[in-house]
Amino acid sequence: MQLDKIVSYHKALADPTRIKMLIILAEGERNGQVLAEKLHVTPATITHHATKLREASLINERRDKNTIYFSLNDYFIHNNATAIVELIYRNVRNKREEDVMLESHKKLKESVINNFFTTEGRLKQIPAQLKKKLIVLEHVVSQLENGRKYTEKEINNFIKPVHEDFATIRREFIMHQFMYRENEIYELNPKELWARWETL
Amino acid sequence: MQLDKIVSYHKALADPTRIKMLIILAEGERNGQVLAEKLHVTPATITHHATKLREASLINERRDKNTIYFSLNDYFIHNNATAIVELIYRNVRNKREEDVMLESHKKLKESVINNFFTTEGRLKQIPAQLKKKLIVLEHVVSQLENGRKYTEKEINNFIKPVHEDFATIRREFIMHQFMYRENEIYELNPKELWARWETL
DNA sequence: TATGTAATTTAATAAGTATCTAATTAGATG
DNA sequence: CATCTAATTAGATACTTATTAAATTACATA
Repeated sequence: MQLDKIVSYHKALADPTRIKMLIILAEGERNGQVLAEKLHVTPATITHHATKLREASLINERRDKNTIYFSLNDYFIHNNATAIVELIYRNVRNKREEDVMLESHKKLKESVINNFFTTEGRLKQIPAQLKKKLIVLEHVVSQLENGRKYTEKEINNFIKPVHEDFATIRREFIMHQFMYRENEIYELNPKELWARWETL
Repeated sequence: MQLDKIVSYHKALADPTRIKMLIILAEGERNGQVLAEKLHVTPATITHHATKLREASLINERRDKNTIYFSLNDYFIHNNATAIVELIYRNVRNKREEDVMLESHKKLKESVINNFFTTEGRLKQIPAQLKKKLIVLEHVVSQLENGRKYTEKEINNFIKPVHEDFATIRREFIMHQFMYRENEIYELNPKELWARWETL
């Protein structure tokens, strides 16, 4: 659950001293002593706030001799800002999409899954018909975690309980854009890229 | 200072229960009892959180008989999310713009201000040449407060110590888009609208 | 090695907050 | 009016957090 991450991002920004730190750092990197002086607090307080900001990935640091220079992590500042909006509306968006899915498509999907899987969730056989095969693949691949990186071994172990021919299934995942592979690491593609059986 | 507003926005979102409330409300309006049950907390706790969310303008409410229905304030949810980024980078952006101003422009501006104003800041005469006049007007108008509303009398009193012909200066402010007037109330225009002497 | 500087850790304090129970308010309805 | 329901308030408790002074660590350098 990334809820924790979003909460800690907003906690990090829920304090005026920390926001002022960020405003100062927008001008360029600054060390602890300087920040302490500008904000009229002790260096210990800066350390405290820097820890929170670091945990939320809002700042970077660089050491030069005794001195540690803090700077903004622009990437995360920009990206996390809208993450909350995504989180709030995501579920409802998925539901709306589901509503849009035609009754007939729902029925077909249901029947394919019922017919090709055992009650224990094992795939009896890989459908020959493309449309049905895609339904089956999507059903299986959906049980993988979004954004997580998998080794090939992990993918194999994930597929094995579903179907003995894990190599074929794994290959089909890639072929139909459900996943992508980079240096032996597998990851789910965003759903928009998945092959669409609804249009066949 | 709108820092407080931004802090309270992030405080509002710095709690998992409140985020879950918002996620539920994204599906549609809900009353306190229902939220309490879904989140496994008491109605008193919902009241507490609703207060925080209301203070940050993240929710609206509607009363029907005994029941109060909460709903999302989509507008503020979307707008506040990026406000923090604006705040952090605003100052630095203004500074960078200044850096971009050409050396020759800086020199001209300096010399016009030096030549047309007394050391006490009084305008010796209104320049005839448009470019120089704009530099002078910009210099004077910049001392007004951004976002503040002024009566005509206030504007006159502001200009008087600078130049006796306050009516002309005031008219020029409007003419060159430094300010706008609505029902006798004057306000600064955003800088993007100001007449640009740099391009003449 | 001794000394100095920047940062962190620790321990203490004060303030803030999430949650609950119990009491209270506000409104609706029989 | 008596009663019911939903919401709020008040008071209590436990937890978190912002801040500081003092002690400690990590480096650098004379």
